[in-house]
Amino acid sequence: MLEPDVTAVCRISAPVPPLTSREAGSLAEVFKALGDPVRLELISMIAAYGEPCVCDLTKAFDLAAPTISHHLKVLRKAGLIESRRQGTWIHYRAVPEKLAELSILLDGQARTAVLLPG
Amino acid sequence: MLEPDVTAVCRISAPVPPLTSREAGSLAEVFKALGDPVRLELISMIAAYGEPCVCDLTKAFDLAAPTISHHLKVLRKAGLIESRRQGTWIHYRAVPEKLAELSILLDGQARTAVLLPG
DNA sequence: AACAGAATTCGACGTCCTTCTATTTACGGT
DNA sequence: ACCGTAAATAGAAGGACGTCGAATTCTGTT
Repeated sequence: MLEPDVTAVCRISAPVPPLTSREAGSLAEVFKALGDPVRLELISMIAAYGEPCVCDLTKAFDLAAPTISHHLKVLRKAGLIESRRQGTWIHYRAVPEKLAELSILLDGQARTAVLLPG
Repeated sequence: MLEPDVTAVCRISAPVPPLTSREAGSLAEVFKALGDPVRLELISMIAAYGEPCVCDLTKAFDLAAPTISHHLKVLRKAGLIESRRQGTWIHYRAVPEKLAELSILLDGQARTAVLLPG
């Protein structure tokens, strides 16, 4: 039987400096990739299902196959997902490190905002 | 003298279901708001400076005042910032709860992705 | 009451983005 | 070797977005 994977992460508050325009530029690419309903649903399905193939994902939407392919490409270029070929099918999986990186960044901004203004 | 504000948050892993298309729709609005370099720099400045006025923010960019005003409006409609009038000036502040909400969501997706695919 | 400054709204222009159809590439089975 | 399927690429049409100048609203001051 499997024990539940109990992973815990704890952080303490610390103010974060504002982003440089260079940082903002590359970060915006990632958030822009998440800024579409189809892509958000895609990445959440990929994260939840593990490693679905494109055909599974395409079936879940009322969109043409090239459209899904385009959205997957955007997510992949943003570093949010990776692809693996298995025979005829191509399977996609999420990149947890990238998602965690964004989570930590937003967490830092939230804590900084709560710390300073009073 | 001020004691440092030591706030700690701990979470354990738990798989998260995929987003519904309704959830994805409203979430995409928020991520779309973050998906622009100017807006990202704006919100990070607001979070870092506490409660700057629009004039301070405008001075930090090489953009016309209406452009900054437009970006602030997008961030405000997404629930990421709020405004407060103080005499002639209007001050903006970040909404930490909204930023934390996004952080937790991405964290859940990251943990779900790391849990399932093997 | 009139004015000056801060900020938003309005209207327009150029660009990027989403979506599609048609075509192309790549793998497996017959 | 050929055909069928999976997926990506190319190209095009339509709408959305970022940016600006001009005009508007609101506040405090003279």
